[in-house]
Amino acid sequence: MTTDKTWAPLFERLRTTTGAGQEDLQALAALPIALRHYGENQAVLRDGEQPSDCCLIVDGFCVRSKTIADGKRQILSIHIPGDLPNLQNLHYATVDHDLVALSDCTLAFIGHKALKDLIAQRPGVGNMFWRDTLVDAAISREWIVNVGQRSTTSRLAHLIVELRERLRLAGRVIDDMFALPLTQEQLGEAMGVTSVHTNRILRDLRIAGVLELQRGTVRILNEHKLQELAQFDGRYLHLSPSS
Amino acid sequence: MTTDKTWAPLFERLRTTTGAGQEDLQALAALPIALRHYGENQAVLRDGEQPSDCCLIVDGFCVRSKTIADGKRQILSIHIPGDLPNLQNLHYATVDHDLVALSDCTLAFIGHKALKDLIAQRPGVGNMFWRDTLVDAAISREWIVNVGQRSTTSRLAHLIVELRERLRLAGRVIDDMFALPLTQEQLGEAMGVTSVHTNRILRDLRIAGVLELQRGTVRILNEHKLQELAQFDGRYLHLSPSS
DNA sequence: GCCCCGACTTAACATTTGTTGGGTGCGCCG
DNA sequence: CGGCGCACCCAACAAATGTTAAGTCGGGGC
Repeated sequence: MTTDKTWAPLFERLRTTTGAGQEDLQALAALPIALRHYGENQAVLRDGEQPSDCCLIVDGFCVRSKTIADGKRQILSIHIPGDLPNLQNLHYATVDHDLVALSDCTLAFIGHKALKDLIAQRPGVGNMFWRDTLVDAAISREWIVNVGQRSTTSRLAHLIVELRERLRLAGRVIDDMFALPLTQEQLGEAMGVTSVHTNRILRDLRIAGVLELQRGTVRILNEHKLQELAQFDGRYLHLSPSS
Repeated sequence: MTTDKTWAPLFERLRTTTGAGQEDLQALAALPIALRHYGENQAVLRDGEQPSDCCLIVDGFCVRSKTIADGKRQILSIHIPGDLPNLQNLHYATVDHDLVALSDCTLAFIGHKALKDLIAQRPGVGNMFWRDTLVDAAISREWIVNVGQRSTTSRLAHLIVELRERLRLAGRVIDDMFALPLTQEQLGEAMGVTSVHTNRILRDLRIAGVLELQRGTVRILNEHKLQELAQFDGRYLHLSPSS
């Protein structure tokens, strides 16, 4: 079933993180959706738009970003299959950042009206989604810590460990490798440093035998050193329904 | 009425930002609450706790913060009267950061159970609060931009302009002055720089005649220069129900 | 198969920010 | 009323990060 593949990563996540009920998920899967494909660097949503749908990432990676007056860009979050990066537009009209496809992406669009009707009918669905947006917020707060306080090296390590954790939930980690389709410039924009500096840090990590990043794929070489750098405490991901 | 004073800043904000209905607000005001006072630097919530109430800031300032392994602290958000800084615990049990009173504070505690019952009964209340947490998240995203991309000077200007905007909603700005009861060290922790550097920036701004910060009070000296530095675009605050 | 473009890589130098350590002033407590 | 502690303030130096400018590499289009 196409539908199965479409909803699978989201349902997987909701089941493990919220203990979602089968009925709520079935009701969700019954919603009408529109699939669309996006290519590398294509904008899905632009700052200022007022979308009438929420989108679900079925496959591929997207990022939220903001560009300030002098042209500098900050990446705010990285989104992977199963994420709903603009649920917030259920409650306010205007997007306040860009949403850009990093790689070839498949997105499923779900109309606000259908979603709101379903939530009115099944409060459990609303609670699941509200929770989802709250975890999204918790991830943003950790992102602030990352950019504000950690050394650039730890920052990159933390970003990588968090993403791996989230990708694992979506079944997208194989052994010690996973996709990270950001250029060094984009990684820099995520960390608040320049691409030149990102390159320095990556070289250091490579030489230190911690990890390698080649053609959009990360390979962890030394898990222990990586953990030591990242000091990752995943409680903010609230992976279990009771946490 | 005590109750009036307690709910006033929240209701004020909800009315202008969400167009909240009178009935929903009355139902809220009927909830049982417990008022508690906190002193400077006193923890309201600690990382790891599982609170059974949500709190409303009635008076005073609080900050969310996280401390990392090496002892460095990042301030994640500044909260003012009318804010509900831990609504997220309605949907997950564990607090993943600290909440600390910056100054003498009055907080109103509302039990999760009472709040959930009310939301089940009146979906409009749930929608209001969901929206509130989404704006909170939008503020966190802008905070990432601030820490990641703006020069320290612009960063401070932006923080000040944002806070002034939010304080205005709560009726807490008088002429060109308002309270900012953070020490230079705390301001630094909010911006991701050291207290020494914060001091440098404040001196520069004072010498340039942009603003003064004395004993927890900001005075704007040159609105035009301030705006030029801050490049503030308040759309992310979603101040009107239709935005 | 060649060329061209974008990503990566690096070095030298400039600028920003952190560190250290020492001062000043004010409010609070004994 | 005196001193003690904390915030503020500042300068000299150290370290991290940005800027600029070149050169390498590899994959896709002609």
